[in-house]
Amino acid sequence: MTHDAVSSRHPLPEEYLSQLNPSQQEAVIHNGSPLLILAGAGSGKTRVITTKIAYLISCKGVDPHSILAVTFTKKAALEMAERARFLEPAASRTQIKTFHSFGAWFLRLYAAEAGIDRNFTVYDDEDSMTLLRKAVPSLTKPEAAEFAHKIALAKDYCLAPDSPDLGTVSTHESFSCIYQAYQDRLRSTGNVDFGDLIMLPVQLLQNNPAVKQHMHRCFSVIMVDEYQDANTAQFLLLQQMAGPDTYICVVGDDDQSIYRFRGAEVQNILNFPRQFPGTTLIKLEQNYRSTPQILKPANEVISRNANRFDKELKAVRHDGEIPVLTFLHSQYDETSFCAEIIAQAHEKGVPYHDWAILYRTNIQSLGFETEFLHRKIPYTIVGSLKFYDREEIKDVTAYLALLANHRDEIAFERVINKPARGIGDKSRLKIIAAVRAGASPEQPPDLLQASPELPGLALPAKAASGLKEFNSLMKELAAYLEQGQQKQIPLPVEQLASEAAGRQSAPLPRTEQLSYLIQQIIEKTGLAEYHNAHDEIAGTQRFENMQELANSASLYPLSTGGLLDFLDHIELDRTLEQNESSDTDAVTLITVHNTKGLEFPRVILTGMEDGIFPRQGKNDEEIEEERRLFYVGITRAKDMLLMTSCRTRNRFGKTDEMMPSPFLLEINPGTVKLLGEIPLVFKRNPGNNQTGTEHPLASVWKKGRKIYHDDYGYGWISSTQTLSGEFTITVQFENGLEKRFLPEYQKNLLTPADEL
DNA sequence: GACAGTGAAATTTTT
DNA sequence: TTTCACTGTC
Repeated sequence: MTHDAVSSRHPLPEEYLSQLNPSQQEAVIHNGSPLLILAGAGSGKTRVITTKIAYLISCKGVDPHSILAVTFTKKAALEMAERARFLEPAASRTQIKTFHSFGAWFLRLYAAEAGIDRNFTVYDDEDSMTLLRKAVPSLTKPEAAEFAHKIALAKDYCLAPDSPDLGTVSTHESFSCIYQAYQDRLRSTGNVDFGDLIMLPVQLLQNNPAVKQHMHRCFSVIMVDEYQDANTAQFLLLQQMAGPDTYICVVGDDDQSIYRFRGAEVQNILNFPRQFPGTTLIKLEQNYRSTPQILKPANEVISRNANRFDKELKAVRHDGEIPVLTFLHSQYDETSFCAEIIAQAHEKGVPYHDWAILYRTNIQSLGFETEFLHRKIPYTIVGSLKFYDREEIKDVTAYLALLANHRDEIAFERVINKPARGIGDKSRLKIIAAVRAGASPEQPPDLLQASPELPGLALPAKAASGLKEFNSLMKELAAYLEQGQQKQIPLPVEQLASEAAGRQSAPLPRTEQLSYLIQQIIEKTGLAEYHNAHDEIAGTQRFENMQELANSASLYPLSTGGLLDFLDHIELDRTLEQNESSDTDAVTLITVHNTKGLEFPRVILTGMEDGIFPRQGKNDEEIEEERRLFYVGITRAKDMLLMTSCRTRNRFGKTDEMMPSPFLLEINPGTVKLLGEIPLVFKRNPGNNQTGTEHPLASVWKKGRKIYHDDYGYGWISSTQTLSGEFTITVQFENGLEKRFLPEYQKNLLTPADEL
């Protein structure tokens, strides 16, 4: 249910303004100079942005169409739109988009100027890698993965293949050539990758004054949420979009910057006042979400970071329960501990949806799924369900992508022989070569025109008949699309109006839904039988998954426009729409990254072990980012926080001994309650009032302890020392060598079983 | 060109 | 432990 249903109760501006604290009000009312709002976790950031949108429209007379609000996730965009609409109905005409969907919209508007196909689709990482291997066949798979990642990173920094700064991304001598080859191949498909969605608009705005002017006229207000996670390309996009009269307002929290690996630059938010002269800075430090007991460890932990704006969250709420930390023997104990706590609380009336299980890596969700299924505890996994990455789903979407853009080589390769039509590797390459040979700048390659009659194409009889079959199949499918009228790509104003109108219109007749086309694809291509057969052998549910994909397209019209919207939706919002109706009472399983912007009454932060969280092999700067991630995790909790740490964890079928996460040592004793058996490393020296206590590792690696090292054999610890904060041990080996080791090398040191 | 058998790699985090 | 890519045979 949306808030529109109660539109008669939209609050008046003086009502919603009076609910804000002074800093929040100041942020809402501020106008003119650029504005940076530093909004701590739980400080009512979304409320400020949505109120600001409403205020600009109803009190400042700003045209809602000329307000652009940008977020990072679709979920955040939807929430923002809904809340703004609740405060001010006219806000439904505001452009609230993710960075990437804005880029996609922009590029469709200026496809010709950007040199891409107007019907482009977006290649995901897997497609990009496939394309790279086409462009540079000599690359092995891991090499291709590495370079594809570097290319994506280069685009995050808005660096072209010939950029002099490319060395900051990769110093490999051929990187520039490889990047260029990839780029050429990508342009020949007419499609774009994720990075292009930001980088191409930046380049177009930089080089085309007419486009830039048009954008400046279009938007008088630009707001960016979660600015701490903007990368360089996104910063440049904002800079280009900002005209002399544009009001710029960014909101973020440097302590919650957690996407460095994706090119996010904390410097963007730290440098904002310099990049936009005259900036007003407003800090929101009042935390309305969590109890003081939860904020205490959060503040303790984050204060260890050096590179940050100085600030501290202040609790508004009354006292609650002290957070709990528990050490468990194995990951199995961890899952059953969580299940048990949740089940017990449920018996006392705590709903399942009060709970969220947080973990560092997706793989950790597996154990919880197994346990919860077994115990019949309902759960939902947020994000990364990887629904759209499934083989059968990618098969169907490849057919769709090819129908949208006839130049899509990657989609063509995927489906030409799936299900099998007797067209093997050699024939496939021949067909593509023939199509490319027949293309010219005026006549771009059209893979739907691929037929055995193409000049210079000599195929074995089997492949030729297969291609003929494929050719007529695609013609038949394309005909369905033809029936739907070509939807024009409208200007922002028209599009928003039509979108708003579209939402309220009656459901489409079945044969006018995009679902109908997908249904036809599943049946007529033979994917139905193909995957049905697999289902019977492997007990999977690929056929149902394809049906689900078809169903999810029922709101899209059967037209090229509808198809493009649908494919954008798939590529730009990978989180499957889950029925968030309040009648589904379920525990949330979620990665810490995915919790950004979310809150839960009860949070369990799991896998608090060294090597897992923080992940191993992190340098100092990366440790700071991991620490911010830990901070994000803690600050999601409203009423109750639990942390679990396991002594052993199974990886690759082996059982590894784990150490507690060093982050746990950064929380002062007394800030958390320890539950159950406490490992040696966590015991402070009893009766010894030396405040610093010994290094936590010292109780495990004691003098005299016998050890075994992979390279040096048996030995014993002759002394231990803490050198500039690093705990080290000196080992006397039986072969006479004496070696000193840093903690990170201690994983090579195995203690013989009899010692344990 | 399709399939079965073998060996190595796999786990960040996401738009 | 599981999964995926590669190799060799039919």
